This record gives sequence, structure tokens and C-alpha cells, in this order.
Amino acid sequence: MTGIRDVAREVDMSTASVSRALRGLPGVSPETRERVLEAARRLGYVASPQAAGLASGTTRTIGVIVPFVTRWYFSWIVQGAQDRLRGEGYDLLLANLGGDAAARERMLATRYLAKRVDALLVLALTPTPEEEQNLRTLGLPIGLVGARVDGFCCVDIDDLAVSAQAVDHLVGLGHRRIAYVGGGLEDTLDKRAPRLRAEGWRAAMQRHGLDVLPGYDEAGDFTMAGGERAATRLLALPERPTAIYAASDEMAIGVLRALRTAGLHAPEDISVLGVDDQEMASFVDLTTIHQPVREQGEAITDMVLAALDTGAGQPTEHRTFPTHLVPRASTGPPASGSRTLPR
Amino acid sequence: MTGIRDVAREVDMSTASVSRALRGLPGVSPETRERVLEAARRLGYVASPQAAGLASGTTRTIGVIVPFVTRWYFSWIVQGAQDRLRGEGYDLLLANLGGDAAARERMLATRYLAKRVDALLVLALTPTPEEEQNLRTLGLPIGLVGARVDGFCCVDIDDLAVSAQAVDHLVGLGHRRIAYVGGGLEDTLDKRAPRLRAEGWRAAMQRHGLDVLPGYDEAGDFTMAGGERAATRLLALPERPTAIYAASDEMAIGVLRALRTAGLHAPEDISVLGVDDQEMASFVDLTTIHQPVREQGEAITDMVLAALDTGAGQPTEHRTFPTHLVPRASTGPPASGSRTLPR
DNA sequence: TTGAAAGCGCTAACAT
DNA sequence: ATGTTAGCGCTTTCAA
Repeated sequence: MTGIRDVAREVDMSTASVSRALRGLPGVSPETRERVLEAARRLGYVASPQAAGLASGTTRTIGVIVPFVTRWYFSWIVQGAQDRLRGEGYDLLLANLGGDAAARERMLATRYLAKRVDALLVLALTPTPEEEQNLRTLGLPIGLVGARVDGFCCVDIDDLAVSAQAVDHLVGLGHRRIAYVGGGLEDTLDKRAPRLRAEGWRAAMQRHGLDVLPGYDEAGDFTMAGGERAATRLLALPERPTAIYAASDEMAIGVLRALRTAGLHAPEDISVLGVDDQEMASFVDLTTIHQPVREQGEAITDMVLAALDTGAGQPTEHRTFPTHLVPRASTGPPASGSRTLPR
Repeated sequence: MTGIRDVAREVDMSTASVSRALRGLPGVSPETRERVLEAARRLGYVASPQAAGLASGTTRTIGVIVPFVTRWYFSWIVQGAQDRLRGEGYDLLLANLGGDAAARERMLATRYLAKRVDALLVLALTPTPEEEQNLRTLGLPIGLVGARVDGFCCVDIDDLAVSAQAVDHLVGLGHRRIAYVGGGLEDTLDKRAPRLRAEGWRAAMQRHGLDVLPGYDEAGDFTMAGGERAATRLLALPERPTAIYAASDEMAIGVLRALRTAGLHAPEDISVLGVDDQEMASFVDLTTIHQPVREQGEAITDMVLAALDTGAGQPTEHRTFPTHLVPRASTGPPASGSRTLPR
């Protein structure tokens, strides 16, 4: 494997000068640089990141901690991050927890990543106080997506506003019995968005003077199957909702499926609304709250990269992205006699 | 940042012994090991992978080259890989091309990854002869998913058989005019699966003595939108197909959408069949060919890990996973008078 | 503008 | 069972 010494020998110079030339540092005559670059190219030389890192104290690697790679939201954040990293010369170390709490512990509560990466992106995980303390002592720029903690770069959406947009839309159509499908006990990793969206839904209901009936807050685990089960339970309620607001498109699609199984249709029988606006939503004509996901990944990466550039220790930039309603065919006015509709 | 010397000082031993103790190497008394582990834990010591790698010549990192992270198939392969890596103490370096040919060039045609990873997983990319040559000279165990090249570990499915299963099913239902929706000019990265599935479709048609009518081979770019456009073109054909076989569920769902827009229904008017069997397929009741994706990711990782363990240079294990038809409601017998059905 | 020399924090080979 | 001694392949002073 050709090393910097091979290149140095080739151009008959010291490794120090070769290193300088290759990295574009000042103090190298243009012609020398050209000769070095040419030789390096010819020999197929690539610097060992290990050796370079050991000597310079950097890794040129960004760590990304993600609860699941297979979910739409997370994969698009990663996509956005990599869009920015590509070209900046940073590699991406993917720490995929796969929903595993032990893996979370290893990544967030130890110094495992400290010597591996120059900065850290943490997706949709609000650190516990201990984790927060640990992250702080890592001494790296850290970016949080879908969380908001002082002393870290943060990017998120206003989850309370998301629910307000959803409920306002439904109320505007004439709905009064609006149920919510959100997270559940199983999602041990990301609790913030589900909680805030539930809270926002309750707040909006109250603002409109509407009651939250018993059983109207259901767990959907952020999966299609979970949404389907949740809707099935909602349909069995004595006072059936006229609209179901699900905290993700996946769950909303599950809800639609449950309706169909029950021989019901959206929006004639029940209106359904989701969150995310992924491609599938347009396919099933699902009214949803759009959030810019890829952009959030790009933004957090930019922040962290900037911190790396300026050498500023722990920057504290917070940015909340706007969301908006995308009206489609799954929501409409409640069935006229819905209040007295037989089950 | 605490280093191995801090630990050594703490237990009053040499760094060599501490290193041995920490890595579980033989030649350390049990009580010494315990003392060392305790001290390391107490000090929050984590070995620098850079220094360790530089000294040992390994990186404990596996590189994964993926065309897109946001697509269902790729994210599940990555998930499968990480399932196996977790616990084995390997990190995962994600090289996401994002569909970018320049990024492919940098990852596949240079030595960029040579000093960064111990092994490489390449997803759904058949290397060009030059790339193949380059990969070989990297001297790493290399695993290919969705490709088949001598001298590399390979995992795939039989794409010809996939199409045969699809066509056989449709012919069994009585269809004779079966169109295909596959890749397109745009998918510069992964050409193999689209090509083989197209080939398999033609072969199966021929085997059944059926003609491939003009315009029956459409490009769908492996996206929902592409599938929708392809189906729209197929519906405008003078001799409309009675069945559409799409090479992915995403495209098949796009096809269903086009049907709906045209006021048609599956399977009464036209049967639709996909490939993958992702969660969404069951939701839209799409008949499809199931392939085990996560398992392919696990398998290729196992192979490469085994090569790493045994130190065998370039192993050559090939494994083809079985696929099977999952019949659902999107396929059925052709409309009785379909042959003479007006457009 | 260039070179010499001293590490970076570990592991590995060889002693003891 | 433990310690000593060289590096691994770069970058970074400090000199020239």
C-alpha cells in the first residue's frame, strides 16, 4: 500500500513537504505542489486517515446516531446529512440503534464515540440528564434533530403547531369528535414528538372548546400495523370519532386500512389526517401536515460543520422549521347525521 | 482524554499488559485483568481506534456502499448488516451515493476506502471491469449484494426466476397480454436487476408462447411516480395489456394509481403485480414476489465477517435466496371480453 | 520554500 | 505473567 514516503521518494522531497503540498497548505511553490499532486495521483496514493488522525487529532468523520434506518423520516435525515458531508471530505459513521436500548446506552452513555468522530448528530432522541452530561463531556460539536436542549445545536419542527394545524383543519370542516393516534409504550427511543403532538392535540381541542372523549388517545407505535390496530379500537368506541388524526403518515395509512376493512370510507364516514407528507401520502390521497425532512438533515449538518470550522466548542443554534397542511381527499365535513349515526 | 497510559499508571503496570488485559488476550492473570478492567471503567477509558488501528493494521470498520439510503430495499439491507455488526465490535461507514455517479467513481474506482475499512459491502452495483479490478487490488474481503462476480462474496436473488414466477402466475390466471414496467435510462447505478427481470419476463412470455407486443416494455425508474407514468402510457396503447408486471412494489403502486385515475380497477380491468413484498404491498393488497431483504444483508455480512476471521483473502461464496409469490387481490382472471374491450 | 525530528496512542515482538 | 522496545503513517513544530 503506497504511503506518503513512496510519494516523497518519487519527487525526491521530504514527507513533510509532500504532506503540505497534498493538503494545500501554504508555503509550497506551485510547481512543487503540481509535481507532488501528479506523483500522488500516479501512484494512487491516499493518506491513511488513521495516521493522519492520530497525528492531527481529528477523524474527519461525523457520527450519526439513528433509532432506525428503515423508517422514512430517519433515512431522509441521513440523506440530507450526507448531501452536505459529501464534498466536505467527511465520512459518515452510522450508529443505527435498530430500536435497541442497549445500543443506545453504548452510544449515548459512554465515551465510545469520543475518539471516533469529530462531531455527532443525534436523531430524534432526547438525551436523559445523564446522557446529556456525557454528551457534553465528549467535547464535540453535537447536533440534535427533533430535540431541543440548551447547549446543543438543534433542529426541529414545532410539534405543538403541527397538531394545531391538524385540529384546526378538522374543526374548520365541522368535526368535533377528533381522536388521536400516536406513539406507544414500545417506542422506547423517541418519546418527544409523540408526546408533544398528543399535547398539542389536547391543547387545540381545548382551545376549540371540544372534549377529548375517553379512549380517544390511542397508541399506534408509528407503524402501519399499529395505526390499523389503533383505528380498530377507535371504531369500536361507543361514541365513534368523526375524524382521526394520526401523528405519522404510516399510522394514518394503517387507519385508512382499518376503515376499509370495516367497510367505511374516508372522508365520507371518517376523516383521516397524517403527519410527514411522504410520497405514499399523495398516493393514498391522504391529507397531512408536511414537514421538510431532508432540509432538517442538511441544516443540522451545516451547523455542526460550521462549529467544526470555527473551532467554537459547543455552539447553540436552534432552528425550528415550518410545517404546513396539505389538504387532500381523506378529510372532509363530517357525515351530516354523524352524531346519531349507529355504530 | 484518558489514554491507556492513564490506566497503566492507575494499576501500576505497563501499557502492554493493560492492552492485553483489555482485549482479553491470554497471558494475563484473572485478578490483574479484573483490576485493569475496573480501572478502565472507572476512568471511562476507551481505546483510540486510530492508534489501535495504526498499530494493528485494522480499522474495525466495515464500509457499505449504497446507491440510496432512502429506498426501502437498501435501508433494509443496511439494517440487516448492522444487526450482524452490532456486537461484533465493528463500526459501519456509510458511503451513500445518493444516486451520484461522481460519488460512485470516488468510492469504487479509487483507493479512497482502502485504508478506511477492513471490508466492503457493495449494494446493487455491478462493478465495471475497471471498478472490479480496483476493488480486487484493495485486498479487502468484499461482499456484493444483488450482483454476481467471481472472486467476491455474493448474495442475490434469482431475478430471472422472479419474473418467471410473476408471469406464470398471470398466465395461470388466463392472461396473455402482459406488460412489463422496469428501470429506465435514469437509473445509472443499478442496472442488473432491471435488466434481468426484463429478460426473465421476455423468456417466460416466450416459454408460454406469448408475444411481447410493441410498447409493452416500459421504464418506471423504480419510483412510484415513474410507475404511474409508465402505466399511463400502457393504458394508451391500441392493444391494452390485461396485466402489468412491475419490477418493484413502488412502481406497482404507481401503476395502481394510474389505473384509479383512469377509472379502472385491479384486478377486474387489469391485473397488477409487483416485486419486493414491502409492508405497503399488503396495505394496497398488491400481489407481489416476496424477497428476503434483511436476510440478504445479514448473510453478506456474515460471509465478510467470516473472511475477516479466517484471514482468508478473497473468499468466493455465492448465495442465492429463494423468492415466492404472495397472491393478493390485485391479480385475477382477465375481464372476459377483454380481447375486444374498447379502449 | 523545504527538511529533520519528535511525537500522536496504541499494538506486537521479543525479553525477562 | 509482565515489561521493554519498536514502530504503525502520518502531522507538526522548529530549524535551516
